[in-house]
Amino acid sequence: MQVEIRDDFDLQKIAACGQCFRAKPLAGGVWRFLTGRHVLYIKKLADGLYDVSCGEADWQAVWAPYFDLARDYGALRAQADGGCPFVRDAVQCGCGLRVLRQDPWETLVTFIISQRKNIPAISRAVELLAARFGEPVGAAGEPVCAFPTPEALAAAAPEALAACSLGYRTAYVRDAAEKVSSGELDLRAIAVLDDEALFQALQQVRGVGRKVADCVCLFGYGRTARAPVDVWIARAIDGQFGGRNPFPAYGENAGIVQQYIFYYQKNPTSSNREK
DNA sequence: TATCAGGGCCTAG
DNA sequence: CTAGGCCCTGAT
Repeated sequence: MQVEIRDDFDLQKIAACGQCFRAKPLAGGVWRFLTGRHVLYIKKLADGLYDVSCGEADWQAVWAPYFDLARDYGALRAQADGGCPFVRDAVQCGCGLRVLRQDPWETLVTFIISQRKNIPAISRAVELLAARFGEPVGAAGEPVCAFPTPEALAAAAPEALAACSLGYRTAYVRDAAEKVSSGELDLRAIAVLDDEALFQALQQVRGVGRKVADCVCLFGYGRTARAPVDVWIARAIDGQFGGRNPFPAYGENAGIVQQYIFYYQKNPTSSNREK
């Protein structure tokens, strides 16, 4: 079916801005996205017009929330810079990206895996996990597996997990799988907590520190006041903000602005390529 | 081929 | 608070 999306929406940027690791361009301009057990094939037909592989019910229930379509990014961009030239350039550069609302479990594990890895390495590890422990969910002729359940990963042999390029993170993923599958950590229940309590609850898992917890808050629970500070954002703070973290001042939009700045740090436009 | 850094976290000091 | 180790990959 076809859907109309009038706000900022650039599939390339959405897939490339380091928040999801399984989005993939297929032949003919089609992009594949995955979340939970859901698969979406989406293709741009014209400005603001897209062909999607799902029906209306799934679009409304799963994918519109996933792409954060209820938020007006155009309006946010217009007001976000606060007179700061760097932020102004960043939101212009990243126009079209969206902060995805992903499955909390998948977000937790993928960001545990992300530590000390670059994006291609993260994607590789996550794909190996899905292929080895996930359920097939793809369309005919396009084999792909859902992200494994907590139960599947809890039952996995450590050696089999380690074979998915997890390295020292194997123990962390196992701890997450055990805590979640046993109910010791209830990812659904903690959704009612306030930002700080959620942030703390997530750090019960081994291998989850501030940065990973913030990523899960932002990308898995839609807590847009959280702004994860990774090496790229730290560089921006040092280089552009005199060492002072600018994100608290953005309040509920901090996480969105963080994504623009992150994208800009990694994809500087030619006129701003120094540093 | 060798080296380094990569969307950190844990532990010890 | 800071330094080092960690397991593996991708980039140079």
